[in-house]
Amino acid sequence: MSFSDDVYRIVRRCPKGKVTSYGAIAAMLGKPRAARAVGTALRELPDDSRLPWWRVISSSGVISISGTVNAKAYQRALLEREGVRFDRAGKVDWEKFGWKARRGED
DNA sequence: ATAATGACTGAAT
DNA sequence: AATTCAGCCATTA
Repeated sequence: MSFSDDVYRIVRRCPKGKVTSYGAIAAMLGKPRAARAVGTALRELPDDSRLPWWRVISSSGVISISGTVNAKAYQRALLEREGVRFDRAGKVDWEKFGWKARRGED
């Protein structure tokens, strides 16, 4: 096992139409300060990965993927396709789309 | 073992 | 609301 595997295990549970943050995932792993490392884990994902990596955004509610502007547009498109809405500032409302993981369920 | 590198964050400006 | 910044951490060189 590895830290990355642990991260993937969490991300895989994030339901369609919902989003979570790097820090939240780190917290779920018992390492509330490892948000940055979570990003490192997602960075290793192959392009053909089936993991819903696009449902992971920054705690501020904005897309935080690296690379070109296209990458951000792509992630946003994937989310909007699932019903996630962005406000004028390009931010997601945690109240409406934040994934609230409940114990014993997805 | 050391140092550099970010898909991070919260606080301060 | 927009920037800047120091602290954090798994990876990688």
